[in-house]
Amino acid sequence: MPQTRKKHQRQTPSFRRQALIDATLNLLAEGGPEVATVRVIAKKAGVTQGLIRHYFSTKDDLIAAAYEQHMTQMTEATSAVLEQPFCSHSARLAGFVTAALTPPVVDLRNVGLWAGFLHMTQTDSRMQMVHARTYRAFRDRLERLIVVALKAADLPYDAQMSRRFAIACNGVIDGLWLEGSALPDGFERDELSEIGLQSVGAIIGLNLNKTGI
Amino acid sequence: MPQTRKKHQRQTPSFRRQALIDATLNLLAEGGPEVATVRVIAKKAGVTQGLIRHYFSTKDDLIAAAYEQHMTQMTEATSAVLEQPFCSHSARLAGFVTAALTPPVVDLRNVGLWAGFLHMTQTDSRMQMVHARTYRAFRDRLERLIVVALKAADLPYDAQMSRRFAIACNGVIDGLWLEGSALPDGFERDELSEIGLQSVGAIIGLNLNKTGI
DNA sequence: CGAGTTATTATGCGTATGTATAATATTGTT
DNA sequence: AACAATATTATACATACGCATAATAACTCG
Repeated sequence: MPQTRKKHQRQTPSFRRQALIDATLNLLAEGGPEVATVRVIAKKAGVTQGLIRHYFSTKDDLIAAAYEQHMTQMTEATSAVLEQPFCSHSARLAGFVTAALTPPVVDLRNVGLWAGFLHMTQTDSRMQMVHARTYRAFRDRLERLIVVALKAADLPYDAQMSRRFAIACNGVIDGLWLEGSALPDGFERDELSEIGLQSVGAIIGLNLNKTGI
Repeated sequence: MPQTRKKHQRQTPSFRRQALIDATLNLLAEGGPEVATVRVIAKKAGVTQGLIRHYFSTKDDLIAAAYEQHMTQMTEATSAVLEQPFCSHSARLAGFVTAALTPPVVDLRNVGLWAGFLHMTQTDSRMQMVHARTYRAFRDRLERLIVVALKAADLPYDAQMSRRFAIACNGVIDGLWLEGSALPDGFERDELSEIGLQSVGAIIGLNLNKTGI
């Protein structure tokens, strides 16, 4: 008998690569590293497991690619607001904070990914570099926004101050992001970003709420 | 020939249970769930893998026990300061914040554990209960400390305010804890707790630094 | 010192994992 | 319509996993 072999369509390499990366990220977010096996990833991507090795030389390669893409998307999601040119400096800072504390950045999925990747970033040197790079990029951007906002408000500042402000504000944002993502029903709509604006404002001594823009 | 069998000492059940739990926590913290297999756990605990099933009916049982112990220890580490009776209300709050932002609470190991347990707390109902309980306990304690400190300083407050203050302060603490633990060399000694005190103080409108006690 | 208790080791089982390789289907080109 | 290229499937393999059970060593108590 003619052994029944699975029908399939030929797809472009980029399409299949993307499907595999998406499947990896979804599984990693939902179930963690234990669940993200090559067989399950392939099934979720709608292919057989052999195809993974056709596009990625090893599983770690696939995971590294997925991490790179995830971090890039997160960075873009928070930084998109900075492209708007016609607004005050404090409004830009406020928009940055708000973006970091509202969906799609605030998302249970992202926390799951963060947790799933953590140990890899501590072990795998390649991931360590991506991690350090994206973390510092975020904090430095925050510090620049803070400095500009302080200067525009004629408030005094120095290097140590702005560094500490950035660390503290980054801490608030990270913590609120964590809480809001992990407990999506624990906060009312916009409550999280409002708390974030108020806290960041209080830390650097500047009113960032809507009324103050 | 007499097959050489491993020499061993008989230990009390509690000793071996503790050794297995410790090994589990250490492995989970360092390498995540993937590394914490029964064989590796047993090896790190200095026993053979069969013994795990003698003390825990299943691997999930062992992990649940480890989680329970870890959360209990974390709670105790931050709450020990509350036992000191002779200090002002704001000093108690400051001590609580400081304890949460200094070792042993601030520790890369704890972040690793937090990440390793995350997916389990979302899946396993038993862990979910432990998680929700300990999280709310921490935040509620923080809220009570804030309310008492505000009242002692003759500052006005209401339910919504104190709730928001607690969420925000918890966010700062969580975020700074995260940063300080993940980047242990990124901050000078006491810098983290100072930033935390300043930020929490700024959020609730109260000076918590040493000079203000 | 001998018998009973049980802590501990050793071994086996079925399955799942990551990787490698061969077989085959799909598509573009002439 | 035949052919070449390669995307895709199918299968195999060595190892690792969680769990089960039997064998044995270590300690307690008479």
